Parts: sequence; C-alpha cells; structure tokens
Amino acid sequence: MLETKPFFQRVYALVAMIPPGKVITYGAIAAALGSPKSARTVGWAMRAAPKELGLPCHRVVNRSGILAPEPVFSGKYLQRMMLEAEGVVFLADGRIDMRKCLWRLDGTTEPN
DNA sequence: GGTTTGACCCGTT
DNA sequence: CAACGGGCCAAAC
Repeated sequence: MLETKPFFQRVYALVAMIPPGKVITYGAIAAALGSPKSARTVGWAMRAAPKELGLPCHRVVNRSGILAPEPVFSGKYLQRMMLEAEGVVFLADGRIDMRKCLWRLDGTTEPN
C-alpha cells in the first residue's frame, strides 16, 4: 500500500486521486500522510513531480487558496482557467473558494 | 552524515 | 489588516 512507498510516492498517489472540481492544500496532504508539519515536503514533491505522471498539481493549493507560482504553470491565469473549467469556484480576490472546493479525505460531503 | 533548499503553516509584531 | 520570522519535515548535494 501507500505506506510502503516513499513520501513522494504517497504524495503523488494522493494528488492523483483528487476528484475534478476539488482542490486540496499542502497541509491537508501532509496531514493525510501522517505528517501535518511536512507541508513543505509535499510542495517539494510537487516541484519534483514529473508531469509525465499526469498529476493534477493545479488542484493543489496552499492554505490561503492561492495557486502555485506563475512560472510553474506558465501563467497563473492558465491554472485558474483550468480549475474553473473543472468546476472550482474562485473568489473575487483571485483565490479559490475553499469552503466549497476543498476536498475532504474524510468523505464528508457536507461543506456547511 | 551534515548542510541547503523548498509550489508551506502558524504565531507574533 | 499587512508584514516578518521561526519552525518543521523530507529529499538532494
């Protein structure tokens, strides 16, 4: 299972199973892996994540709902457009509506 | 095996 | 409300 795989592998697996129209935070991924403090390491795994894996890294955002740096996706607007196309709701601030689009690993389908 | 780094998070000023 | 600093973890050099 995932526990037998290296940290990066676990991160990739978790990111790969993010449903469309939903987003997740680095801290949430780290916490799901058992290390709530390893949020930075998760980001590191993303940075080293080969695009060949087809990881929806655009669905991974920080705690504030802010997307990754621009050079990563060749433009922040591009990533935002991709997410919107998947059903992710954006606020007027340019941030993601975490209240609705934050993916819950607990299976909780009730945001409110 | 120690040092550096990083797409982070939280508390304090 | 915005800015700054510290901390924590895992991989690469």
